[in-house]
Amino acid sequence: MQNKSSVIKVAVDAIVFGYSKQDGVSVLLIQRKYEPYKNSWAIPGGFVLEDESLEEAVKRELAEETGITVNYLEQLYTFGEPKRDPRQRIIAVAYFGLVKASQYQELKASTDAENAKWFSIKKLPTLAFDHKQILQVAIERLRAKVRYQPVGFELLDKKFPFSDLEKLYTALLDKEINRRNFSKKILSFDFLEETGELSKSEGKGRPSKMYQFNQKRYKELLKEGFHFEI
Amino acid sequence: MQNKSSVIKVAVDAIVFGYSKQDGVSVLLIQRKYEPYKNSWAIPGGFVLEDESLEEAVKRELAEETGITVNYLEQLYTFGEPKRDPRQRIIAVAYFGLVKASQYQELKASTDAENAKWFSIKKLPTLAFDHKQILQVAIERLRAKVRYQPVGFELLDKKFPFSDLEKLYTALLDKEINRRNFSKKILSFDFLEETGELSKSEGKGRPSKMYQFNQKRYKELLKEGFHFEI
DNA sequence: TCAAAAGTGTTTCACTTACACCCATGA
DNA sequence: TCATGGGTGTAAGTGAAACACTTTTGA
Repeated sequence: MQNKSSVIKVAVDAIVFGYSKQDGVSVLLIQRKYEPYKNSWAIPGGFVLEDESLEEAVKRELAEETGITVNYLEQLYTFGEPKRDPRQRIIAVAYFGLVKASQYQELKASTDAENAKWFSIKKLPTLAFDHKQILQVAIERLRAKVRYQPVGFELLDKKFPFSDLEKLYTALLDKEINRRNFSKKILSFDFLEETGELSKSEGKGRPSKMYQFNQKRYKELLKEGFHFEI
Repeated sequence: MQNKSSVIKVAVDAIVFGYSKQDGVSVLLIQRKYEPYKNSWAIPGGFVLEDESLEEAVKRELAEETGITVNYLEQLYTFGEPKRDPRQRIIAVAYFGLVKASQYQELKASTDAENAKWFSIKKLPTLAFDHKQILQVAIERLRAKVRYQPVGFELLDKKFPFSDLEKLYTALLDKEINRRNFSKKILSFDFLEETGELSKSEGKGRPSKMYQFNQKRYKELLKEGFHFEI
């Protein structure tokens, strides 16, 4: 057993996505305060402490650096090329997170996380280290995942009009969706429930029914062998 | 930035699957020579050296410990719970590998890797550390992957009779497959080609045509937006 | 000539796709 | 009353599932 390996450091990174109708799908970035890549934008993250799990480390770093709490988190990929950090060998375990629309709004308003900002994934700044590549992997994961797992709801508010879901999917899949067939398919899954409320109209058109995702029902369906697929 | 993190060590593990008609799907394990868990069976792996990539580390460890070369390798998951190793904090980046039937046979014959052995995933021994859990994740990945990516061919010989593919899928998915519909579906994908040869009959029944997977054709199909799915 | 395993044709059924129309609201 | 966006019915097309039959081999 070699002892050289102890020079390698372990960090976690968090690629957090949010969504709003105005900006589409956005990712949370922070501006670096120190060299290298001082002032560049980067994915939030930091070193893992000796007695915390990887997931705890991600949540802690996110809270410290951006004040945000995710409501969905999963491991994405581990990046470990020898030269990815110019200073020393660092292995980054990247995580993939989603926040609800309410959290998205909060960060925009908050002043204490002044160096954290949402960027539309269509207008990304230059990123530090290999973070562009990492973000790319995360975006692909999001696009793939949204097709076979109901993660879209994690990006919307608890209650949402059906058209919001449709807009989200249009933004993520980057293609037109037939409204009729989309609603038929999603509703046939039988894990969305009407809240009874109507959206307060924001301008023109008929107000829409509000829906919410029934997590419990979804879990039941999974047990019965149900498979989500768009 | 804390410096405690440097105490964490980085290892790679390799969960390698093989297949034979007799034993079904098997996984490659090694018997530990030292404490802790001396003489227990474990997933092959070891520490990452300072100037090699994670993937290089996996291949090196596999060669050293078992003499095997995989022909498919992808990152599986990173396990980093603080107490997973009783001695110290070790983060394990687990990889998932597949070997062709020929490699499978070779290990069985070889004497120099005397502490490496294939175990049918239906008859697993007690494993060291959290390796049981890691293996479980790998098996789930294999089962899921075989449904949406043509990885099954990586477990068979270059040329194989169609029925071998069917048997492999039956073993992996653990349910009966309708021969007619299965062959219709796979052949309609148009990435299998007949070699013209016939299987030398092993006993009764009609000899079958031999097929081989056309990787190039598959790549082309992918570009055209093709999506494999069983 | 019989059993075993490979190879194939066709109907049925369900689901997706496409299209057209109606409803509720604000201006 | 008209423009806008939400909500729904249904016919046509496509592909999966089920089933039955033929072919080729060894014993």
